[in-house]
Amino acid sequence: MSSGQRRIQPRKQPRQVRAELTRQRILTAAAHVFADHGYAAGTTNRIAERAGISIGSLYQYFPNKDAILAELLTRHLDDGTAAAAKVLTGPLPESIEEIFRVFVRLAVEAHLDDPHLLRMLLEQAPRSDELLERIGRVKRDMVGHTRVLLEGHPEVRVADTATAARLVIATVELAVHDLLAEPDPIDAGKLEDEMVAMLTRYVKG
Amino acid sequence: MSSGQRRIQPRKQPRQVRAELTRQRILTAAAHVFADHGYAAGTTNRIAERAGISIGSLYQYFPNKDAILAELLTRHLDDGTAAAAKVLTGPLPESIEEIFRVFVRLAVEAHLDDPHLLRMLLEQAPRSDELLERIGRVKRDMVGHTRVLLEGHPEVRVADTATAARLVIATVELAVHDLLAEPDPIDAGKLEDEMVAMLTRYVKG
DNA sequence: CACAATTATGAGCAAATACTCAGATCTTGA
DNA sequence: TCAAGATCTGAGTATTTGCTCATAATTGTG
Repeated sequence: MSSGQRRIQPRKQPRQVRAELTRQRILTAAAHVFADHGYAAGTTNRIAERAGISIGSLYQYFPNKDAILAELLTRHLDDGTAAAAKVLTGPLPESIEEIFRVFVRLAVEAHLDDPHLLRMLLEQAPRSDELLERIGRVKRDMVGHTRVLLEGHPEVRVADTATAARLVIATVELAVHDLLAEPDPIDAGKLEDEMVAMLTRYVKG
Repeated sequence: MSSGQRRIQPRKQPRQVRAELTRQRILTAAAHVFADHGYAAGTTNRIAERAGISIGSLYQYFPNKDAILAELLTRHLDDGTAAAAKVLTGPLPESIEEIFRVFVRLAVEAHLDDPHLLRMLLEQAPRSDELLERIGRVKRDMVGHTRVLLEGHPEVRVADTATAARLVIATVELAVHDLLAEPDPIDAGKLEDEMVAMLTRYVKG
């Protein structure tokens, strides 16, 4: 909408188990409803119905519809960054090819669950400045890490590492996402192999 | 969506010059309004207001809101395929690198006008089965042509041309689109150079 | 000019939907 | 056990918005 931003914070803190359970039911139902109907047609009443609760209960945990979307996206981003952080703490492979393979595999795995939900999340994110900011920060972090990696690796021969890093990140995220979400999805293994080959040959020059 | 599809055909044929003029004003206004507010918040009343006509006039040329979106997308697809067809009739360069450059440049040029409008078009297209089908056909054609190109070119050394073609098309379309639509857009020239380099090194093996 | 066809108008209707609130029901802790 | 707090309920409200239609204005034609 053209008007100002809406709050996104949860309305109350659950104090009983059933409350937390209800919260989870709402989120699960919302994920399904949004994936099936899209954001606009995924009405809050429909979400409540699918969750098996009343519409009033939904609004006890989420101040508005956008907040539900925000929570789902936050979850996904947190999962992704957590997985990436876990990989980064351990020792990375030597060759740039195997390093790329690790991260491409991460991206593939992150998208295999529910490509349609994920597509919807990213498409509808522009509804909130806060979410846009969050996505932007994650992206910038990824580009930054990639750039450092490219600059420090002996096999890498690209001149403009800043541009290269942006290209690599955009390519991995978007192509993986798109090719797995298509009606006739590409084979995940082949995608991984070809994507890794493309990136490796590119940066090796 | 769960409900049925709506018609998309125009309501009437303009018979006077002012009618055609009004039609164009509507489309131009819609492009701006959709780009600024998104599809959902881009109301038909707002479009009419921006076009400087009454809401009734709008509905004399478009049976419903989706039809306006469809017309805008159709225009873009037609422009794109026309540009591609024009290139394909003439003689292509010899080297695979220069061939890629031609098509990457086409993609970049197609996105330079209004990346935000284009993003909105492609995101909202799923509202119509007909549009989805149209987009899918264009995409399949592009993949098909690319595959033929890869199989027939002496410099190309990829084994699985089917997968490679899909990867190439997805990469060009999505990465170009994304990197040009970002708040801090990448330099178009650099993007072209790096993208061409990546694709060339990839298929040369 | 006269008349028909085309185009333009915009108040208002019908439907969809995000969200509220007053009260019912359940859970906890002493 | 029982009161206080937490949670749940769902009919109803307020608003938005796609779209209609009766009427007016404009244009083309003989």
